[in-house]
Amino acid sequence: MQDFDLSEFLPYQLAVLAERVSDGFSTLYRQKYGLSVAEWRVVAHLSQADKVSVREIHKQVVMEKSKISRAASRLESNGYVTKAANPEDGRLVSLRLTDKGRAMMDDLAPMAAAYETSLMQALGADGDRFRVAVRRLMENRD
Amino acid sequence: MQDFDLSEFLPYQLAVLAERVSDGFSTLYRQKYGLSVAEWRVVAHLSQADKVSVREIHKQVVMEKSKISRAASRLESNGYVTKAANPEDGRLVSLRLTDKGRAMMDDLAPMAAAYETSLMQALGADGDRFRVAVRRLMENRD
DNA sequence: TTTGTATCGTTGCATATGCAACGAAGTCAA
DNA sequence: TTGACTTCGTTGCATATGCAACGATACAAA
Repeated sequence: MQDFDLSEFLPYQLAVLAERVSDGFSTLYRQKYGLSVAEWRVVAHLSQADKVSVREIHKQVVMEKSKISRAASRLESNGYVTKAANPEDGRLVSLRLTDKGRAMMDDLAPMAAAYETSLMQALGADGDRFRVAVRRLMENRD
Repeated sequence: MQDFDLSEFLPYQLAVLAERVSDGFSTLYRQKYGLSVAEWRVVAHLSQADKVSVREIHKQVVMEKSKISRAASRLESNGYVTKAANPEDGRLVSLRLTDKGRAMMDDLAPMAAAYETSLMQALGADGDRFRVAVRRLMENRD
């Protein structure tokens, strides 16, 4: 018989950890603004760059383009972003935050930072090394 | 305007990392045995303990019980596990690996170990500290 | 026993997901 | 200009998901 211990298997542990860490913050923006994780990622990315196409987000953020498209549509329905045809290239859609969307990000960004700080505090002195390791593993799996 | 950088947000990074790391191995057992992640987790747990109920798995493995139930049904259809009523408590279902299921785990367990080793090699000398940090964060989010 | 309550696994249902295929728009060469 | 090919975003569809509700069983109090 095997002596395989799922609870000690790193891929499993990482999946559980990522889910818990994500839930800890997503519960916040879901309850306060009704955002899904995909919608959160889109508005978070839009807060950095004005007038972004779905393709741009797809390149920067790890999500299916259909998922981004649907998230953007929901965000538009709820008044957080606008969608407009790009005059230079009719295939592209220019997404941008509305005032309402910007106000939401002004509220959420500090909360996100605080949440991340609480994570780092839980890690203590090893926090920086942990982040380096995360980055190294991610690049290793490209 | 915000200076929020999604790509540097730890919950996002962990989600992406967990997905990549999981995919790296799940591609293997999916192609070779047609298993989903949920099914893999169930057989992996069954390889440790004989005659396990859905409830037991639900307590040990972080998954919805409906997800476990459906994974177990698929595994039964494919001949990897058997389901039987528990004679002591009619509410419980006893899951156990078939010979076919055991043979599969005998094949997959070394592959899982090898995959984990490759992850640890990517982390180098910081591997152990990384695993400690993962554990600490998980306990912190209970 | 009967009655009330809790637990276990399954299922119905609404929603979410990934993937392929599509139409629209752009590009480039003949 | 035409035609072949590529890119972009959306959508159709089959499947997966989470959640609540259910039936069946167990248990304990009256």
